[in-house]
Amino acid sequence: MRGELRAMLQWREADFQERCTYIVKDQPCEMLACPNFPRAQASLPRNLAFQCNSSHKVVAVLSREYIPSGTRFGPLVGEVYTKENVPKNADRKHFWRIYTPGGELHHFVDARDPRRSNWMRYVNPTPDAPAQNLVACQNGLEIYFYTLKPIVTGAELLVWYNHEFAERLQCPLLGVLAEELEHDGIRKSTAEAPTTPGPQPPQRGSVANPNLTAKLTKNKEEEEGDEDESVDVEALDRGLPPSPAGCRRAALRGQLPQEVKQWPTGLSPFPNAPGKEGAPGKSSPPRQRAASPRNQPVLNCCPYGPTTSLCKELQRCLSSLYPSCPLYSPTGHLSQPYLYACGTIPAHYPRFALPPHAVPFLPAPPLSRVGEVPLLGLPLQDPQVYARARGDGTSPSPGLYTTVLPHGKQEAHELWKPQDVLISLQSGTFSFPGLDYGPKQYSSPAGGTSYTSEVQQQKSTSLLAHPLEAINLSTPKFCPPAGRLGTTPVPYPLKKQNGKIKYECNICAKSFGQLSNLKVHLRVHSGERPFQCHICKKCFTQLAHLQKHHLVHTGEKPHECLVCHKRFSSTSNLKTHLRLHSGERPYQCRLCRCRFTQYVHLKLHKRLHERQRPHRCPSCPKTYIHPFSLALHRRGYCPLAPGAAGAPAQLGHFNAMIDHFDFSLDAERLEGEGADPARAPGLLENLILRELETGRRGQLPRDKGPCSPGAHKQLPLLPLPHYSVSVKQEDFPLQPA
DNA sequence: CTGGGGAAGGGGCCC
DNA sequence: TGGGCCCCTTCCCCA
Ligand SMILES: [Zn+2]
Ligand SMILES: [Zn+2]
Ligand SMILES: [Zn+2]
Ligand SMILES: [Zn+2]
Repeated sequence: MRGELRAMLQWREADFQERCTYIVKDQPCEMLACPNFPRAQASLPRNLAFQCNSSHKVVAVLSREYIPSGTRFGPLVGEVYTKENVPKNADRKHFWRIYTPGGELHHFVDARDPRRSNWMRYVNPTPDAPAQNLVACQNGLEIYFYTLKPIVTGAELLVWYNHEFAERLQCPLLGVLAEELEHDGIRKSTAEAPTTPGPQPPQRGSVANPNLTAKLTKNKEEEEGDEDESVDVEALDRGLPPSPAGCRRAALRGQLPQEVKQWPTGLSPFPNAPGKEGAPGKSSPPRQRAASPRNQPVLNCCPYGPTTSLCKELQRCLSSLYPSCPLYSPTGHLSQPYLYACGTIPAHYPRFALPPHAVPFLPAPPLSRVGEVPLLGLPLQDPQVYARARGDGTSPSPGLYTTVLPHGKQEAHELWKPQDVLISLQSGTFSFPGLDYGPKQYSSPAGGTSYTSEVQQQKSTSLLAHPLEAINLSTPKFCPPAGRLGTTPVPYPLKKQNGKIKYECNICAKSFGQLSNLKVHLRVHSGERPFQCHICKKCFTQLAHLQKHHLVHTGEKPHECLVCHKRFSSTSNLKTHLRLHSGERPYQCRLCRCRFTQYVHLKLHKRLHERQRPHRCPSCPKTYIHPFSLALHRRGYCPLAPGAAGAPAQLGHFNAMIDHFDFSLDAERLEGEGADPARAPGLLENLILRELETGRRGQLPRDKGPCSPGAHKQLPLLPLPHYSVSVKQEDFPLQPA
């Protein structure tokens, strides 16, 4: 993980664009007809939340959800000024500079006005390397924030510049990158400049730099309406060393690292940056003054807080936008000061129902093919099937663009409306920036619907917005790093594992030897099901599955049992069936030695034992008949509890021995004798350790004796079976002797 | 209720 | 690269 982070930190901006897995778009603000709800707040994606201070000002942006690495937010929205038309006295704290590929200033984006900017203005910068989880990049002529690492639920989004970005701004490399580069002894020549305190080198006759640094120099509480700190942008414009005012302030606060404290405030234009915001007549043009946060209606920070008219209005707007999204209830689950863009985070928020290995993101709503616009803001008609409109305005052909999300995840869908556009970029059938997969033709020989997916090179919206400034991604400035395959950039994290190239899923970290396998795998996360049965409309992730499925309609059963001539639709099912003839029962209950032909039967059987085990480990699924067994298990042998001692394999073995003892007559005797609860676990531990030392491990009979509830009581106490450790061992088919 | 058998879906590996 | 194949899992039904 660490290595990956370091690698990502050295990515160029174009790499983020090309390699990102998910795109999280803003809430479509056009849909929100709440005039008093500023865009900066209304645009917040639903997997994020605002944190407010006591005066209801937004002070941070938090994650409502696990957000995987490689997720893109943005673009930053703000008012656009060119060098020529930038208001003379503009408040530049929220300015962002957009450069041409040649390094010339192209324009400014001013995110100062919450009505004309988006939520990204509220993301705080961080000088704290380990805390940084976002990196700001300019792609095309837009600013995006990419996740550098997974962001856990409730964590604050903290951003710093990509190193290329920092280079352009001639701004100190801060955050993780600086640390990593320092650590590596790597230092890009151009990025080298100002890591040391002191006056900044003159800027190329450019205008003030909107930077993250300024924001660092001040408490958020001071932010809005604070007039006493001014940034000498004109000095910067003239290439003069920046005013040290902000540095002093930072030093006084004593919270920032040395370098940061001494950074010039001029190099810091960030949303929440300190400054003249809301200072009427001083620096803001009248038009902006009207939009000053000071004049904004105060939004209730907690959805359940005082029911202001604005709050009601917001509720109305949001609930009309999300019919299934509950209105803010007066008694929510959440404590203040969270402001959620929509509804509550219900206790049953689907993610929490998923096992840790499950899709960290709820299934992406309709995936966007190039040239297509996701249906934004439209309530779902059918939670199973999303039909999507095509960007060219033609109505979708029903057989063509239908994406079905994974089974059993309908509940999740209802919370992720299409507005939460998480667009998978990596599936071959979908758009991928900088990659041209060419038209694809899928046809199902099994009779499924064939369809064509036209995939074109995604055009950066920024490029479209600025045709005159078209940035050719192939220009050196945006070249992907060397070491990729061929000339086409590979959008997947590559890893070398003992000499072999591995393609790693950046959602679940599973790695694949072949890119095509990873692409197929990614459908697990994206929910993409490109193969549809034309008879029942069911969709599948793989053609082979559709083909197999098609047999249910034809009734064809290609696989015959040569013993009884029964026929089966699949080889697996035949194989299971053959066990009936061979007598093979690979799944054995470790406790009662009962054996089964199918795993599911063993599992059901084990539930019977579970019922006899009231002592449940709070950290892992283990249950015990006797309290001392649980006590011992929890004394450092639970693999999921903190403080587990030993390798997983060792723990597994030890736990197997606890299991065995727990199930033995000796354990029953021990409990029947009223064993001292304080001493029994220690006794048991010693017993097991002695066993381990002497290595006296015999083989338990693996016969298929009767499996009666009391059968295990006749089992030999110790020695234990020579199971090779893994707890899951008993679930694996035993090799036929 | 429990054991047992089959149908079908889904993921991953390999050629 | 993707189709074929294998394995695993879940669901359902029945005795
Ligand atoms: Zn994955
Ligand atoms: Zn069908
Ligand atoms: Zn047979
Ligand atoms: Zn058993």
